This record gives sequence, structure tokens and C-alpha cells, in this order.
Amino acid sequence: MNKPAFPSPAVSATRAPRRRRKDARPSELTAAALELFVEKGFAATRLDDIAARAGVSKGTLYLYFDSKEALFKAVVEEGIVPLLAAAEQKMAEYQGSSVDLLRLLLLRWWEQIGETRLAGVPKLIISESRNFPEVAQYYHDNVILRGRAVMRSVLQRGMDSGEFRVLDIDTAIDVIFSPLLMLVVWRFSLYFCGQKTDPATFLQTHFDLLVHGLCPQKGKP
Amino acid sequence: MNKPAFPSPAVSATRAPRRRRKDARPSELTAAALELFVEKGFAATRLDDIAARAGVSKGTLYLYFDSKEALFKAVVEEGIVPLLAAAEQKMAEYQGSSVDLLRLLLLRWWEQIGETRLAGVPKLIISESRNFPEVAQYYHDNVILRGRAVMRSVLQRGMDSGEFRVLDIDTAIDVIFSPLLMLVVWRFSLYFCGQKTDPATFLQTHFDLLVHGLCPQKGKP
Amino acid sequence: MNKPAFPSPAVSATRAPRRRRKDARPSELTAAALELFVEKGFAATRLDDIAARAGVSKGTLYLYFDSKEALFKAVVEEGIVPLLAAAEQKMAEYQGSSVDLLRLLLLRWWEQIGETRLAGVPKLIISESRNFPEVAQYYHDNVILRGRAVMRSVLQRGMDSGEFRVLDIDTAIDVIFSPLLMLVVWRFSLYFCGQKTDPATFLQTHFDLLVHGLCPQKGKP
Amino acid sequence: MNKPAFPSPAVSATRAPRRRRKDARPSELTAAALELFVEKGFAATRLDDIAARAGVSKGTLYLYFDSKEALFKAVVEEGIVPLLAAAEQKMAEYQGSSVDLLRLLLLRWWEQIGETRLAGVPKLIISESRNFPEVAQYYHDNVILRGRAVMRSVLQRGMDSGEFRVLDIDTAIDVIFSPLLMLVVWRFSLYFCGQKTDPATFLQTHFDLLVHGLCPQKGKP
DNA sequence: AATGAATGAGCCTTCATTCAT
DNA sequence: GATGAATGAAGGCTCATTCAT
Repeated sequence: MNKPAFPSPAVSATRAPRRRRKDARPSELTAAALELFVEKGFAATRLDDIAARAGVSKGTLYLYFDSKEALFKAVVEEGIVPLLAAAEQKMAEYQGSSVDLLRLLLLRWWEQIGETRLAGVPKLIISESRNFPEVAQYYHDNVILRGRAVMRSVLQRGMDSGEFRVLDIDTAIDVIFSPLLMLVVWRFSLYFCGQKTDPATFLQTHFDLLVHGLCPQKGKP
Repeated sequence: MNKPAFPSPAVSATRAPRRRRKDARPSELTAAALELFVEKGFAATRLDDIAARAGVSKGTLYLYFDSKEALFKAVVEEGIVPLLAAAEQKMAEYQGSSVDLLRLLLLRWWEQIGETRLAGVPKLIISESRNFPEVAQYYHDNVILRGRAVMRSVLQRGMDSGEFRVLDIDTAIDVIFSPLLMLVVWRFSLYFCGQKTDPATFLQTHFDLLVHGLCPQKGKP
Repeated sequence: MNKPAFPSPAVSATRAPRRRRKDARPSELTAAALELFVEKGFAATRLDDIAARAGVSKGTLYLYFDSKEALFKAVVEEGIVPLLAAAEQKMAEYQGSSVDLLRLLLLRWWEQIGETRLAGVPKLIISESRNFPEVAQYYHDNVILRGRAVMRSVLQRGMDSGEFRVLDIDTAIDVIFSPLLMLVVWRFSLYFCGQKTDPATFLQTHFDLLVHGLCPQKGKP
Repeated sequence: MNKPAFPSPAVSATRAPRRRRKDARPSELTAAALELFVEKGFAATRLDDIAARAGVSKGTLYLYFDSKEALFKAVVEEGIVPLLAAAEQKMAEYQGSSVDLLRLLLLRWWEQIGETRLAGVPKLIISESRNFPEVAQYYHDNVILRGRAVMRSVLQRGMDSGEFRVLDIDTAIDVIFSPLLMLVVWRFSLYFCGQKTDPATFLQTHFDLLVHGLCPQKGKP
């Protein structure tokens, strides 16, 4: 795995000349905000810093968002939901084995969220949900519940077909997903203390344990 | 499991004015601080609130801690390390099977940390480590590394004896521990959105998957 | 002398909200700060009061000065040095008698500093130098040493020409200047207890004593 | 002049055993307070520091003084008045020349006040009088006016006898006294920037200028 | 649309003062 | 008398928000 550690489509802070696509502006702002919210937390992030990182002035933020809290909401609401739709689609069409489907699902999540800047959102929700119950509820209803539904389908499919042992599905979902979440949480917290787990190996070990744990007879089907 | 959801030996806010208890005070203050830091985050927690929850005035905090940051450090440095020593001891003396040892270890962690107020510390570290690199380093060196060492011994013991399949130990540690961490993180975040996983079932499912995943032939050795 | 007691070009407190005048602001702020620091002392002066006197809000101070201490430094560093350069110039070009030069020098100091708001600076230095060694050093090096040098030239000139008796020049400088300093110090302290010395008479008496004391034969050369 | 620079009957910070003369305590406290008020100013001096320097606890201060301001008043009201009475006495009895009497008077002031810890009081009055009009008034009425009266007598005596030229007495008093005041002010302010005037030489130069300035014919009568 | 000077509410921190021991 | 833990009002400083340009 010789790609750069964590690909971050970083916001270009090069202050472009005046003309700019109106529509692109807000997402540049939320992108900058996401990075800083994840890094410092909501309360400790100053709007000055967000503006600076996005290459605009502080006042400009208020042209697009009513308040700091509104910006926070926009950060969360943006970008993850579309990916879920794709996952739901993918899963519905899949023809192969459930084990492969599960593996594929988790890998996709890692590639499209865990590895990207979007991974900051779960970390943010974990850190700030108590301060923003409304946002937390939104995230829960629109991301978590739907994500769980996808997972549940896969697990149900595997159990129905006999590929998977029968377990309590709802807790199994969380157990299975936890390592992925911890991996992204890690990226934004103690990762910086020198404990740099290699994601590829981590995922491989997780799958290994998971497949042997789920499937009744042998590990590799 | 008919005990109260999450036992929290809440700080008695009975205001007994001007009592002299210089010894008890610091831990009462850190307990109140921990609760609020976990709930709101460091920056969003006001010292007034901490003082109020501990039943003292704001100025009193400064009799025991030099600053808000010093209080934060004290919160983290207090209370987890002793439990680690106990775990190390327990593990060294254990005579039974490695599977049982592993299960015991994780259960103990849940009972003594995950279920108690101390579980806030990992959540706090996750949320704030970037803002307090020094504290994060302390936690990493004194808690995480030692915790990993205990886990590593158990896994190594099981692999040496043939009870466990051979895996990359260092990533396995994290994979195995992740669900427990997520369970406590959950307690302090989206738990409040109505998604109330039952810890007992969760742990049982985790162990089930884990045992089948780790042990070569059959699930229950 | 029928001009108003002590002319103070007081800061116009007319609140013209949100005017943009980034250039004029700093000196308006230091002027207000000087007045209050001199009146109450550094520690007893509140930034609210300074802001109010300058007709701005408290936060505005921080757009121009990093801290209360930085404001203090700016107050001291501003305004006296330029006058010294003028004095040095004047003295170098002077053609008349040394007695007249000395009288001129002291009168100029009184008119350009002692009588104006700038006179607060020496009083401030006297009161606060122990708390701000760095500022005191700056003032010593850039104001006092240069001022002494000017005085020394004049005295040396007079002694060389035989107009003045020979005295220990370095102590003479201080002895001669002391009454002027006390006069300004007085203005900002016990002046308010009803002891209102008339500056003109005071200066005249000082010159009288000084001329008779310095010149060998008769008083008026 | 080989005595130590500035003799200060420093407060012994040796914490003596419990028993102590009741009466001595308050003057130890005011002595410690004077030192710190002079050094840092009233507002910037903490009662903790005063108590520490006096070797007592903070609460003890309130056994003797009602408030910080009361302590300040006590500091000023203590110790100078008795010396004035002595000066008045001395002057009334004096038989020699007025020049010698004047010189004696100023020297005594220097030895008994200027050189000692009491010299801090004038500096304190200069710095703080605006904040404590009541104390300033007290000082003005009980110290300054009486001091001026003594000076006035001496000058009047000399003018009456023809020893001194005729000048405006009230301004002459201030002019003549200014260098002494500046000398003590200096001791507590910029003295610490390395500009260490030698008091003996300073006084000698002052007397030299003064005698020549005051006396009609020749310098030394 | 974009800027950035200005605002003022709010929080951390200090310290004079009190009072139970 | 003496102590020092506790208090709470006050002040320095920050920063989200506004608005004239």
C-alpha cells in the first residue's frame, strides 16, 4: 500500500481572484470548518481560523451561514448521505456471497469515508453530540439508522443462506462496525502520539477475525 | 441485569459551607470536572458549572488547581493507572485457559472502567487529545501502552499454547478492544439519541464472534 | 500668564460609531490611556475606563494592542523622543550665552512637555518603573540619557567659557532638573489637595536661584 | 561615605514563636506594607505578599486593620509626624547663621527620612494621592504644610537678616526642596535602571548651587 | 459579494474579605 | 490571637456577530 497516508483533498488556501463559482464557496467553507472542528472541537475552533483556512474573511462566513452553529450543522449534513444511497444501491444489486458482500461493504466504507476527510464527521458527532442534540438526532436518523439497515440486510442475508451463524443481529452490527469507527477516531486523536496503526493490516486482521467468527465451519469460505 | 443503567456515584452537592476538608476536595472537584468535560467538552465547560456541581464556589477551584488546564490534566491522571496494575497482576497469576483469561480481562475492564464514571476518560482523550498533546502523551505512555502490553501477553499466551490462531498481534489487540471502546464512547454520545444498546448483549455477541474468530477448530473450546 | 491652567487636548468622546479610522485610533487610545494611567496608576486603571474615555468599546483596544501591558509600553514609547531630537538640534545651533541657552532649554521643556499631557509620562515612569523594568530601561536609555546629554553639553559649554562655575556636572544636571520634574509630578499628585503652585512664578524663582548659583560674579550676566 | 547604600531596618521575616509584643505587631505590618506599596504601588500589592513579608498569615492583617485601604492610611500616618516636631524644635532653638541652619535642616531630612525607609512615603503619596484624596489631604495638612512652615521660617530668618536675597518665599521653598524629593523618588524608581546617583555628591552640589544662589555677595558667607 | 473594524457578552482568573476552627 | 479555606465580585481578554463601506 504505497499511497499517501491519508488522502486529504485539502482546501486550497491560495486566495483566488475575486470571481469564483457561487456554489463552490459553501463547500469550501464547510470543508475548512470540518477540519478544524475535528481537530480542535467545536467550541475551541474560532471562526477566524475557519475563514483563514478557507481563504476568505471572517465576515464572508455570515454570507453563507447564519451562525457558527448553522455552520456546524451544514458540516454534518453535507456529504455522507449521498454515499449511503450508493451503498444501499450496491447492496441491493449484489449477487455474490454474503461474506464477500460484507467485506466489500466495509472496505467501501473505509475507502470512501474512513480514509477521506469525511471520516471526521463520526469523530465530530462522538465529541459534540451532547452539545447539539438536534444535529445528533439528524445524524442518527439519516446516517446511523440507514447504515445499520444496510448492515442488517447483509447479515440477515448471510444468516438466511446459512453462511453466517445466527447471532443477535442488532448488536452484531455494532460489534462488527466498531473497529472501523475506532480506526477513524484514532486517526484524529491519539494517532498523533506516535501510535500509528497501519490501516491495511488492521482491516485485514479485522476481516480475518470476523470471517472466522461469523462463518460456522471454516474461516475462508 | 437489573441494576441501574449506569451507576454513577454522583457528587453530593449538599452545600456544607466552609467545612474544612482539604484532602477530599481535589477528587470531588476532578469528579465533577470529569463529568462535565465528558458531557460538554473541555472548552465548552465553564468553571462555574464545575464548581457548582462540586458544591463549591468558583474561586475554590483555584485553591487546588492552577488553571482549567491543570484541572483537565488532573482529571486524566487520576484513577485509571491503579486499575492497570491490578490487571497486570491478575493476568500474571492466571492458571486457566487463554480464552477464559481474555474474556475475564475484557469483562473486568467493562466492570471497573467501562461501566463506571472512569469510562469518561477515554472519551475525553478521544475528543481533546489534539488540544492537549502533553496529556495525550501521558495517557498513551501510561495507560494505552500498558493496557496493550497486558492484552499482548494474553494473546501471545493463547497463540503459544495453540488455543488461538496466529494473527498479527498488535493489530489484533486494537481490533479486539475496539468494541469495548466504542461501547463507552457510545455511552457518552449518541446513546442520548435513543439508540440504547444493551451492554450485556453487546459484550456477549462480541465474545461469541471473538471466540469463534480466534480459536482454530470450533467455537467453544 | 492668562492661558488656561493646564491645556489638555482632551480626547473627543463623541461616539461616531463604526467610523473607520485605523490610523488615528492608536494615538487616541494611548492618549486616553496615558491620562488614566497617570491619574490612577497602571493597576488601578480599568480597560473599560480607557475605552470609554477614548469613545470606543473595550474590545477595540485589542485590535490595536495585544494586552494592557503592551498599551502601557506604547504610551511610554510614544511622543517624547521626537521632542528630544528637536532639543538636540536647537542646542547645537545656539549662538548666544550659555545662561540664556540653559534658560531656553528648561523653558522649552516646560512648554512642550511639562505643561502638556506628555508630562504624565515622567510621573508614570516614577510610579511604575519597578513593575515594568523593560519599559523603564527603554525610557532610561532613550529619554533620560539623551536628555542628560543635552544638559551636559550646555553646562560644559558654560563652564568652558567661564560663564558657569565649575561643578560636578553629572549631579548638577539632576539638581537643576529636579525642580522641573517635581513641578510636573506635583501637577498629577498633591496639586489636587489645594496646594496650587503657580508654574510661572516657580520657574522664575528656580531660574533666579540657578543663575545666581551657577554664575561666578553677579547674578545677571 | 562608607556606610551601606541605603540603610533599611528591614523587617525580620524570621517567624518568631507565638508570643510577641502586641504593640510591635502593627508597625511590623505597616513596615512590610510600606515596602511593597512603594515597590509595586497600592493596587498591585497583594495582601498575601504583605502578610508573607511580615511573617504572618493573611487573616492576621484583619486583626489590626479593617481593610487594605485602612492599612494604607496607617502606613502614611505613621512615623513622619514625630520627626517634624523635632525639626520644629530644632529650628526654634537654633542660634547660628541661617545658611547653616538651612543646610542642617536639609541634611537632617535626608538622614532621618530620605535615607531611611520612611522616604517611601513621599513616593507613595506622589503615586497614589489621586486614588486616596483623604489620605493626601491628611498628608498635605500634617506633613507638607508643617514642613513648609519650617522652611519658611528659615528662609524668612535669612532674608530678614540680609543673609539671603529676597525671593518669593513660597515658591523658593518648593524649588529648594525639589532636589531632595527627587533624590528619594529616584531611589524607588529608575535607580534600578543603573543610574545610581551618589546621594552625598548630589547633596553637596545642591548646597553649593543653593548657597551661591541664595546669598547676595559671594558664595560662601 | 466581500471586507474587516467595531462591538459586547461571557469566561477564566485574581484577590480582598470573611469566618469556622 | 492566629490561621487558612472559602467566597464572590471584578477585571483582563476572547470571539461570535454586526454592519458601513
